[in-house]
Amino acid sequence: MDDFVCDTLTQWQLTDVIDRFKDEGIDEESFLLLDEGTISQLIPKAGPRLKFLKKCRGLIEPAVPPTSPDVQPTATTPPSMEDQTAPVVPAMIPQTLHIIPQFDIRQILTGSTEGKLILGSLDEDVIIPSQRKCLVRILVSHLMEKFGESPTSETKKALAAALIHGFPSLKDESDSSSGFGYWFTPGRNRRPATGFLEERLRNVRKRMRKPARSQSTQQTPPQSSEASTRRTFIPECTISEERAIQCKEWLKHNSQPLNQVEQYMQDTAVYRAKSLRENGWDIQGIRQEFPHLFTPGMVS
DNA sequence: AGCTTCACCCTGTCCTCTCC
DNA sequence: GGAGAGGACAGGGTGAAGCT
Repeated sequence: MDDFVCDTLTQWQLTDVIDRFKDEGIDEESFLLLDEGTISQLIPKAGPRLKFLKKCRGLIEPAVPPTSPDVQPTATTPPSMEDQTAPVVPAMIPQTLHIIPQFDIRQILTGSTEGKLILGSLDEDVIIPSQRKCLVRILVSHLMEKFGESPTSETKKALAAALIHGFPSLKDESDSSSGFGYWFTPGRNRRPATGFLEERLRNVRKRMRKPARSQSTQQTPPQSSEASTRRTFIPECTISEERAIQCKEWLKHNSQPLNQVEQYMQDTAVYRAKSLRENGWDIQGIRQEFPHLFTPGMVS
């Protein structure tokens, strides 16, 4: 374990868990990638875990300018140096925890028979090209199911990073910066993003839009068909509409406990997207229906 | 053998941001 | 405010591999 992790935990008065972090080989890089599931494993006791989560969440509040209506805080914009009140802890921690999604590759693969076979091969550090393609298909399918057909660059990066973090044998040794260049390389110097994941996404989008485009051009004016085909794909709700409405009503009247707010916001994400699209509310309407959408960290 | 699918590569366009 | 740079995406071409 490096000094960063030790110093941070000491400053947060969580010295009891330093050994646990040390045992699990948590260094600065993996510390910044911690998701709440991993935190639960590292800090099984509820008390220290809640304190840890509070410290992480607490840091996001000062990053949002309190009285500056002209300046809209963005999820990806780090606060300026003047805003950083905690010198030891970089302000990227809450963003990593709340804005950049986390992926459990093992869990994703366990969800299918083919995935389980690939998992076995990955555990033996041997993967053949056909398995690699199948792996990409499973991951991209998961990606599109959770984030639609055009996930953000950060989301794709997070997936690629989780992949090589979980299975170091898949690391791109020629890519010294991130290590996941084979899997996803963001666009640079007017070149488009590339990598197995990006290319698969592109091919899936092509296939999805091909029949829709040819059909719509026969039946509707060009402008409206263009507008409809360019709309972001919204996946099916994972919970019933009745349950989604229950969650929405609860969220309207409650702001604690925070983890339940987060859970309900996550559960109603698809329902929310469909409601916004169908109802066309203005900003006030959105605020009334989903007040927590404007709570820091909730957009993600 | 012919067809289909897919990875890989390329170009063009749109949009945002920064600089002057 | 305009120009330029850069990111992201769409669309298309090509060749290899798999399928019928």
